[in-house]
Formats: sequence, structure tokens, C-alpha cells
Amino acid sequence: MKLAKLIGDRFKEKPADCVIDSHALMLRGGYMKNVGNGIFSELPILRRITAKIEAIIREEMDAIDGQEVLFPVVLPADLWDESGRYDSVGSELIRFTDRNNSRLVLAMTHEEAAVHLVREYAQTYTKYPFMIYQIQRKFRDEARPRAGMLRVREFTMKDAYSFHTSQEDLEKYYAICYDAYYRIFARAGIPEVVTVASDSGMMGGNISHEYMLLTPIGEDVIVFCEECDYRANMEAAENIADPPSTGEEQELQCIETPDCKTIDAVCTFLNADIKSSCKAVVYQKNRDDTFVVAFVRGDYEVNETKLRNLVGEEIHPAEITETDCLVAGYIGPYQIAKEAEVYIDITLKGIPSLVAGANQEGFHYVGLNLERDLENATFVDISKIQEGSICPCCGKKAITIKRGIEVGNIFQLGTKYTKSMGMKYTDEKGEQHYPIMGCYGIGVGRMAASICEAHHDDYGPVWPISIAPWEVHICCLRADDEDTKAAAGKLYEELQDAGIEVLYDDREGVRPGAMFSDADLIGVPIRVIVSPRNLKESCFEITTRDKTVREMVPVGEAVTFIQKLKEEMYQKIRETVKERRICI
RNA sequence: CGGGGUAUGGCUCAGUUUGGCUAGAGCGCGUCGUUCGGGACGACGAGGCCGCAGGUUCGAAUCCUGUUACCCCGACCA
Repeated sequence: MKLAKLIGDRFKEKPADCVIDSHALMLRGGYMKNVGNGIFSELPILRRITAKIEAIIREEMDAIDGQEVLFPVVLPADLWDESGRYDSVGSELIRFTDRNNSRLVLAMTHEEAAVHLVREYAQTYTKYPFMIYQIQRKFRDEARPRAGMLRVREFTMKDAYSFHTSQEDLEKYYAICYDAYYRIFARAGIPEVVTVASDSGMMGGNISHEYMLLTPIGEDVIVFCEECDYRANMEAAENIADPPSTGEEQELQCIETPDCKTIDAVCTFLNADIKSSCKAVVYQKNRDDTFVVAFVRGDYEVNETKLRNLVGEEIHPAEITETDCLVAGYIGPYQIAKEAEVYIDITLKGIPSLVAGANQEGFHYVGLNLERDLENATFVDISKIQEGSICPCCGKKAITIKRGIEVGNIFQLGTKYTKSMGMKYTDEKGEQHYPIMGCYGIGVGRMAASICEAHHDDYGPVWPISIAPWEVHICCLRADDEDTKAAAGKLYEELQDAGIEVLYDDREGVRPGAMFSDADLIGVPIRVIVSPRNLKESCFEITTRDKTVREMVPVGEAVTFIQKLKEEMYQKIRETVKERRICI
């Protein structure tokens, strides 16, 4: 490819609205163009990268006996009625009708389509297990797309669905897939991706893992244990309370606490330890606005995902007015209005004497002991784990918190979809069962942006050779000089003949600075600089984008040198591909 | 959905407070010339009815009303 004909402009100035580096660099480098809110077109450079990522994914999916299929983007709503998700999924699912008024959806995920595809085929146990996958566009009407390609509404995703006749068989395959995913990320140049235990959310099912690329700009909060292998998404991390050692049981007393509407104000006013206080956080059910009150210890926050899972339906932060049954600022678990659904966090268990709202304006209780004063006090896990908390796995106080980008996920779905959609098979005894499913996703565009985020410098991306748009970039510094251009042109031909992917910048009148800047933005791993100065010594200057190599190589040895350099780069990537075991 | 912000040429922005000649700059783009190892310089040139729709006014990028899009924070997110 000659750079002069490459579609897409590169530019110097950082676009105004970019907050993260990968977004700015990919716009500046002519990788993509924003079409609308969370909607992008891919230009040739990015398309070459995503095609390579897709090829790696395809190889690894085929290697674990996946069979590629292709589902439609537009699906009849009936299919989503069968699973119940037409109603249960929120407005991120686009629903519309066709000319005949038939209800349709834009598929945001393809469990329904997958079950639909194989439910007639797989009626006997002899067909199991199997896995089907596709690499295809999805549309999700995200509430807030952001950060360039990292969070978009339309995107390419590899999604895979496996079908099994037993939980053991699913788990066996899940482990194989778990490993395949590590190989995919390592081959794409991000072996540093780690798995974390995750919340399975609306997907249903039990065990699930997310593949996280750790970076401060990540949207997900991840919990690590420094003593053991425990890693989890904040949403899913179990919180084990560290009970305060001090405090004795006291008599329950109602005390006037004027204008103490926050937990800090109350504790300051009463000179109480925040660790012996009870904080109320109020939500409402989306369906009927029933109040859901979550009580946590004063120094903890509510983990809304865990609360939502317990409530069993969608909730949102409540707006409390004066006519409601709750008294904002003075809500407590003792004698709370019966209309409200109450959840008490595990962090409040075993505290002998608590400060808590009295459910009347201007009053709090002190000396509240939940086990003693409430009938059937039950404690549930609805609080967020914190830095320095106790690890739910090894029990040591060694929790740290980092951020990450979710580049992939795997779920053990169980029978949620096969059951609701009536997919059955007959076993060897002639009995009918629902197959057990797993599903496995990777966002291709997000992966490209993540790799850029993980591997870039001030001047541009530093693409790993396995997914780089080209392997070699030739800069012909003086294309107006005949000998120089001839030498560069010859090298271009020879490299192509050697099966190497080359981008050739033979533009005349482009100054070296501009040429180098363009090369940096395109991020090709191996660069050859052809110039009169180098040719005077009968050499090409060969460098790598990561600046680890910079050598003058005699013209006649250039192709061999480059082949060797390229092979070393691939070898380095191969060495990062290790076998993994599921931990957690 | 809540809060904040922005909208002027391909990009980055000035001009709007206080309405006033033909709407500006830098980058980029085209032609010519001088240059040539980290985004050179000179000359000439093309490109914008100032997001859109109304209104006020002798006169609107600027004031008023409405509307749309985009960005940021939050809510939400298989």
C-alpha cells in the first residue's frame, strides 16, 4: 500500500472533545470517523487492525471446535418474547416495526437467535456438546457512549454459544474457553489482561468472568487481594464486614438531633464513631415506585448491583417528598414504615450499639442493637468492598482496588434460554432435558482501542505486530531524488515478494518531520528510513516503533534483517501465550 | 433520565458581554518557487448565507423564543 493513496487524513491537533489518549490518537491518525453519538465508521487503517483481531479470534474459536455462523441483526420480537427479554430488557434494546406492523428488534446479543438456530437440529444427546459463534455487528442504545471506540452503540462483537448435556460438561468447556480467551488477548499483544469474577446481570446464570485490561481510564472497578488470587468486579465482590472491636450494649434511646440529616452530621453531633452508625440509602422499584431501603454501616457505600439482584427487579435512587412514608435524613431500621422493603447489610451485624434514624423529623436512636431490637433481623450483603477490606477468599485484610476495561466475558448461562424457548433433547434413556448453555463474548473494536490505550506514546499507537495494520513502514525521505526513490521502490517490491505487509510512503515534497509524525500515528512496528544520507553508506536505517531497535543495515541485507526482526517480534508474542488455569 | 457545557471553513479557535462596513487567525487544502532527518518559508488562491426555525431591529454570528445535535459529570449498561 502506498501512503499517498491511503484513505483518511492524519492531523496534528488534538480534537477538542477527546478525553482519553486512544480516542485522540485514533482520530488524529485517520483510523475512524464519528458518524453520530456512539457511532463510528472504520477507515482502512483500523479496518486492517480489526480484521487481524477477528482472524486471531476465529483461529482460537475454531481450535476449540467452534463453528462459525451468522445471525441476523434484525430479529422478530416474537423470539424475544419467548425468552421474556422483550419486556425485561430496558431501552438499550431498539424496538421497531416494519411496513406490516410486525414488531422487530435490533439484536444487542444473540442468545435467542442461537437457540432458535439449533433447537431442531440438536434434539438428541448424540449431537452434544457443540459451540457456535459469529463475528458481527450489534446495536445497543447505550445511555451514554463515551471515550471513542471504548463505549459505543454500534460495534463488532464475537459472540459464542455452547450447548451441553450436563453442568460438568459445561464447566469443562468453560475452562477450555477461559484458556482460549487468554491466548486471544496474548496473541493480540495484551497478555496483561486478567480475569475477574463478575456479576452475571441480566444474562442470567451463575458463574461468569470478565477479562479486564487494567488501566486508570477503565470504567470498571476491580477488587484484588494482595495475598491470594482473589479478583472480582466491584459489582460482584462479596463484602465481609470488619466488626468494630469497641462498644458495649446500651439501652435504646430516642434523642433529639436537629438538622442532622447526614451521617457525618449525626456522628459529629452525638460524638459517635461512624463505624457504630447506620446509614440509610433509599431506592424505588422502577415498576411501581415501592421504596427499597438499604441500611449499611456509616462508613460503607451501597453496592447497587448486589441490591438489585436481591430485590429481583430494576430499582433507581428514590426521591422522597414530605408526603411519603419515609422521613428523609432520619430513616432508621427500627419502627420503619411497613410499606418500605428493607435490606440490612452484613456490615451492621454484631454491632452492640448503633446510632440510627428514628423515622421522625429531628430524632435519632442511640443504643440500637439490631439483633435485640428487631424481630427476625436478617443480614444481607449489599455494601461495597473497600480498599483494605477483608478478602472474602483468604480472609486477610489485603484488598486493593484498581480500574479496568472489560474486553471480554464468559458466562455459564444454564438453562435460562433453552427452558424459556422450549429447546429440549432426548438422552440415552429416552428422557427429555433442557440443554445447558454457556456464552462467550469479545468486543472487537473495544479491543483495538484498548490495545491502543495500553500501547502508545505521545506520538501515537505502538501496535503489536500481530494486529498492526502493516508490518513494515517505508519512509522515503527524498522521493524527489531519483536514486533514493528507486532504492525505496525496490525495497518495497522485495518486501512484498517476501510476503511482508508494507506501507510505503513515497510522497514527494513531504518533509521528514511530517513523514515521521505520520508514521508514528500509524504505529507500524518496523520502520525503514530510505534517504540520500543513508544511501551514501549503502544502508537503510531500520528502527522499531517502540524504539528498541535502531540500526544501519546494508541495502543488500535489508530484507533478511527485516524478516528476522519480524520473526523475533512474533516469537516474543508467542512467548506470552501461556496456559492458564481458572482461579477463583 | 438529571446536572453542566458547546455549536463560526476539513481541524483548533477568536469575534457574542456592549447588535454596525465585505466574518477573522493558525493549521490543513490547491498552484508556483526556495527548502529538506522530527510537523519549513514566501507568493497567489479556493473554501463559511456563523447548528436549525421563528422573532425583535433600519441593521443580528451577537438580543429573544423554540428546536436539534454533540461533549463532560452522574444515573443506566447482555
